Amino acid sequence: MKHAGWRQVGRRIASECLAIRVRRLGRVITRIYDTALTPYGISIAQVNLLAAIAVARGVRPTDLTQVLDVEKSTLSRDLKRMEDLGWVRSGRTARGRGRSLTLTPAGERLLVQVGPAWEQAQQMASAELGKQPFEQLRKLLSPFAPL
Amino acid sequence: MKHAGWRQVGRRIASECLAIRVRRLGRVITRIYDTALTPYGISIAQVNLLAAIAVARGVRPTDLTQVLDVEKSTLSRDLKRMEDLGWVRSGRTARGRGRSLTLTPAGERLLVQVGPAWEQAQQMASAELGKQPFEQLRKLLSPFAPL
DNA sequence: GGGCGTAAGTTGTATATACAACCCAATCCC
DNA sequence: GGGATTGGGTTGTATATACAACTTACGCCC
Repeated sequence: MKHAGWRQVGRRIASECLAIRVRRLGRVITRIYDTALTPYGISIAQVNLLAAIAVARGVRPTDLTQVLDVEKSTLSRDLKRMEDLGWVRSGRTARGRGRSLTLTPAGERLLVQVGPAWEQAQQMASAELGKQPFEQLRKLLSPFAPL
Repeated sequence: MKHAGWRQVGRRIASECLAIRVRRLGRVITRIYDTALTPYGISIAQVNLLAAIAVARGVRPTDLTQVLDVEKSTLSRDLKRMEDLGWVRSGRTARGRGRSLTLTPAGERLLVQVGPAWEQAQQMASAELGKQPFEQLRKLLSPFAPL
């Protein structure tokens, strides 16, 4: 066939690209959670880290990059901010290389406090997407849960 | 029941949060497409804009914020970059407020050129997620296609 | 036990993203 | 027509994200 013109290419990409859909979904969902979390001065990205560290106490940053699929430089700065905020602390690992991360008491308290807002955001997302799609999506994306 | 401790809250969030899954998926998918597009010096986010403008010639930025669920300030700067790169041009709207966006010839050419790399990325994403999940996901997210 | 290789982390730079505050010009309304 | 309203856009500031380059310190191996 003749090589496609820009109009065709544009239509095809706009109508079929997975990345574009996923990224838009991300913006919409992120907004919902961040808005719900505003009163606590924390973002869903930060709640993510807080929860991950809570679950796997003593993890090293490098382990988190695997579990979360985040670039190490990104994580480095995100953790820096959260240490500065006093939510996370890092010490030496028992054995081997790298630092070991734990929540501070303030971090633990904060995690408990944001629980209800997170639940509410989860509800709002469900309402936004529709109950069925929400659950289908959650199911489909279970390989991406950090647990 | 007693109020949950931080361990419980952490586990619950880590294991059930939709936002966390969606955001991680976004990172993984974005990386796949951006890597495939590297040779062309363009990101999937920019391809998104290019395609959207190609499809809806003469759109105003404000219209795109609706279609793409992007904040207007974000879009403002993204478009600025693309205008500076010579891919997009903006003129006055026929009637009413706002600017009207079109691709430059270079932008049109680029869109055609990246077509195959995009197809390849779409394939890679399918391989990464599995054929079935890929299609289920695409289907489920069709409300988020900008078309 | 000293040198080397490599894993872990940080730093430089750039984009994508958002919110808040602001600016400007088109429209509306009397 | 002219002042008020408001829609559309930009700018200030901050976070999240990535890649590349660099640093450092652990651990291995002979």
